[in-house]
Amino acid sequence: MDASPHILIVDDDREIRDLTGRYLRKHGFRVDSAADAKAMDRLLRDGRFDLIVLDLMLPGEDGLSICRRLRASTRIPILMLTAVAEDTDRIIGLEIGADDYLTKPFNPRELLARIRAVLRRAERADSTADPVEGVLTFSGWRLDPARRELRDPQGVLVELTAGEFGLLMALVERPRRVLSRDRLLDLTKGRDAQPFDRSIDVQVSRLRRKIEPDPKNPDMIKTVRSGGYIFTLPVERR
Amino acid sequence: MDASPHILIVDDDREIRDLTGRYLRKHGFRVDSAADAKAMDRLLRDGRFDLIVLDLMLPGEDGLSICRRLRASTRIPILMLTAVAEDTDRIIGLEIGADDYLTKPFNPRELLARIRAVLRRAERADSTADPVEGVLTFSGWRLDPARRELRDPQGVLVELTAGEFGLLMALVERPRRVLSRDRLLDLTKGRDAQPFDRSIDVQVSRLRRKIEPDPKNPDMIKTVRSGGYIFTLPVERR
DNA sequence: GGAGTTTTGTAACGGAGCGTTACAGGACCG
DNA sequence: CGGTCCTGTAACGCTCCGTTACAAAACTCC
Repeated sequence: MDASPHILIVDDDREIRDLTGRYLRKHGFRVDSAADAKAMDRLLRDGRFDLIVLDLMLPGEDGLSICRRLRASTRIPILMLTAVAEDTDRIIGLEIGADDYLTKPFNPRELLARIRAVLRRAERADSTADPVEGVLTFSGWRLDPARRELRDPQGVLVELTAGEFGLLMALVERPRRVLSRDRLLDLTKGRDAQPFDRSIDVQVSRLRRKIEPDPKNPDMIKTVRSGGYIFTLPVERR
Repeated sequence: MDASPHILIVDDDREIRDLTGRYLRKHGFRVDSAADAKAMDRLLRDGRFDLIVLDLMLPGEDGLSICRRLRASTRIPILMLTAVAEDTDRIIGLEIGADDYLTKPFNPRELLARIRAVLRRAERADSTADPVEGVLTFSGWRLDPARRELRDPQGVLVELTAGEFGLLMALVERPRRVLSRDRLLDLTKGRDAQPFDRSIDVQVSRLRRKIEPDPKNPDMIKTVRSGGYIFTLPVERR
C-alpha cells in the first residue's frame, strides 16, 4: 500500500531475471522472479504483486496463454517482453490484455520508465478497482472485509485493531496452508522482514487472545515450528 | 467519439508526415499534420483531435515544451517520437506527461498498435470519469450530487459544508474499499499531500459528527490504520 | 533423559498514527 | 469593511503496534 511496489519477473533466461531484478531493486522495487508458469503461480498464490514482467517465449505454457489466463482472474498490470517486434498489435491489444510491451534486447532504463508509467496508470485506475469481495465464514464466525468486522458464532462483534484484522484476513484468505513470517509480513505490511523481526509473532499472540477459546492451546491459528503459522479451519466465501 | 478517431501528426520531416499519415488513414484514422508548433496550434484551434503524435525535435518550440503546454490546458493523449531512447523516464513520466513514446526509426505497425492502445486507455478513462448524475443511497440515506444535498433516513436535510460534501461524495462513490489520505486529497482538492497534512483527518472527524449515530464508534466511515478510510455501506445509484 | 540450542510466547516500553479541540487566516456577503 | 462561515494547522492525549527482553517450549545430540 505504502510500501515499495512489488514486481514479478517471469522469464526463463536466468541472466535476464538476475540482472533486471538487481537493477529494479536498486531503484526501489521489491522483486521476485520465476522461470516458468508453475513457479509464477506459486509466487502469485503467496505474495502480492503490483506488476508482472512477462516473457512471451517460455518453456511449457507460453506468455500469451499466461497473460490471457491472468486477465481472466486479476487486473495486475502486465508488461510483456518479446524477442521480436512482431505481433505487436495483438500483444498490446485488447485481445491479450497486456498493459505495455518491450522488445528484447531492451535498455533497463526504458523498462524502468515503462514500469513506472504502467504503475502510475494502474494506481489512478485503482479508484475503479473492485471493491473487496464477500464475507468469509469459518465454523460460525463471520469476517466481513467491506465493513472490517469480525463476528463470533453468536453474532457478537469482536473488536479487532487494523493490524489484527489484516493478519486475520491474510490467514483466512489462505486457509490450511503454512504461511511463513516473511509472507505474512508481505501480505499485511507489504514489506520484507528485518533480521530479528518478531512483529508477526506478537500480532499472532494478540489475535489469539481475542479469538481463541484457549489461547494457550490455539485451535484456529496453529504454529508451525520453523515454518510459520497456519489457519486450520475450512473457510467459505459468501 | 462516433466517427473514426482523429490523429494529429506534428513532425518537421515531410516524409514521416506523409508516409505515416497515409498508413494511418489506410487503417481507418482521420489524419492531419503540422510541421511545427505554430501550424499545430492553428489546427488545434479549428479541429477536434483524439490523439497527437508529437516529434521531440522540432524547429522553433520543441516537443517537450509543446507537450507541457498542451498538458496544462487539455487531456488529449500524446504519443512522443524521439530520435534516441533517452530521457524515457521524463517523457512518459509525470514531469512531461506523454502517454507513450516511440523511438525513430519505427515500424508503422508498432505506431499503429501503440496509438490504438493509448486510445483504448483514454476511452476507458473517459467512461469511468465520475458521472455526476443520479442520487446515491445507502441504508436509507440519500446523497444528491445535483442539488448537493444529504438527507437522513427520515428525509431530514443534513447541512454539509462544501468540503464535507466533497469528501462524502469521494467516499460514497467508491464504497467498500480503502482510500488513502493521498487519494482522498486528490479526489477532493486535486492536490498532493504536504508532509504533515492532517486536513483529511479533521474533515472526516467533522463529517462523522454530522452523520454517524455514534461518532466515537463510527460505522459508515471507518478508519484503516496506516491505510486511510473506508465507506463500509453498500451504495445504490438511482 | 538431560544439557544445550533454537524457536516461540508475551509483558513492557516507547514511538507513531489518529481523533479532537482551539485558533486563526481566508472566503464570502452584504 | 465588518461579520459570519469555512477550513487548514497546531497541539494534546489516547490507542496501536514494533521492538526488546526474558521465560517457556520444542528440538537436538549424546
